[in-house]
Amino acid sequence: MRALHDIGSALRSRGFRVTPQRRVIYELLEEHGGHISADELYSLARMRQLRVSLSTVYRALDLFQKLGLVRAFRVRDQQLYEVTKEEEHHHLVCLGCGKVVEFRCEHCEELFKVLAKRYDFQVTGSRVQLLGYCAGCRGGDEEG
Amino acid sequence: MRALHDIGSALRSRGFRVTPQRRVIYELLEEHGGHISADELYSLARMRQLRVSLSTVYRALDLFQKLGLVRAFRVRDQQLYEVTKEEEHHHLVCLGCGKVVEFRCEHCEELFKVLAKRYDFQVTGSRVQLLGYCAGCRGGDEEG
DNA sequence: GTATGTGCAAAGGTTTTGCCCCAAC
DNA sequence: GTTGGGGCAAAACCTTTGCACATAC
Repeated sequence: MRALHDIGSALRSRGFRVTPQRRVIYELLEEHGGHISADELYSLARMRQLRVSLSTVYRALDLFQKLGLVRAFRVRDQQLYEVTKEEEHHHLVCLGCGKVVEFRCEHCEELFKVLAKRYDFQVTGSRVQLLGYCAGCRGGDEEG
Repeated sequence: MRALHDIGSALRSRGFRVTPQRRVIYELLEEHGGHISADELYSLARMRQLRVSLSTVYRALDLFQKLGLVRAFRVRDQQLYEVTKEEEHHHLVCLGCGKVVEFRCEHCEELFKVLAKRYDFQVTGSRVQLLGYCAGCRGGDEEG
């Protein structure tokens, strides 16, 4: 696993305090690899003996998003969070098991530039979800 | 404008009753061209003198979705609804005024097939949102 | 006439807020 | 010591549900 980002200095440098709650919530986001809900973060944090409340989880997620450290997205009526990655990426979502797989797609980004021009939109970001079934959830049952 | 779909027979043929509420809600969805919330539908329906409740709006939207007549999608923390179109399409979302513009993109669909193969996913649907600023919301202010 | 559909109000789940205490600086 | 951040409980928000009545068939 890659070294964790230094959430401490990211906060301090912008005048925010570094608390155990914020530290653990961010660590969990990184360790989980993303695609985790506020409630799951809350449970995992408590399993780690952290004294924390659900509202603190939401407040931390909010702060992290404002600082650009975390990104929220919605999958199947669930709000999920992931640490912001350098490169834009998108999601494959399995409608069977709910698994979310990231993928990168340079062609998509090129395509979006063309579309931006065509529709006279200044495109600042994109969200792509491909919905379907992963290999495991298809197993021997190939109809949709 | 294209002739409205016959929501009456769509319902009746499947054993559901045709009520004024369902009729008006569907009409509003068609007239609005999509991208409308449950609450807006409710307000518009009441402006038309229809006696209706918000729960009926939700129940109708639910039924229409189950019948494949309507599709839900989420834009900027808002749940929006649109009548199902023949061809798959995606959305440009203006972060300034909230406007949602539809676009079609054959290249996207081709690309998604390639990605499906690469990641061993059976893709049954896709959701694409390009976020940015429309011409009106940029006007004279080109920085992001 | 019967069963589905409706309005209303209450409940449900998720997210936000107020307030007072605590701890990071 | 200050003041930003936290826990807790309550509120807010959107959506769903239960129930008795209405109405499409």
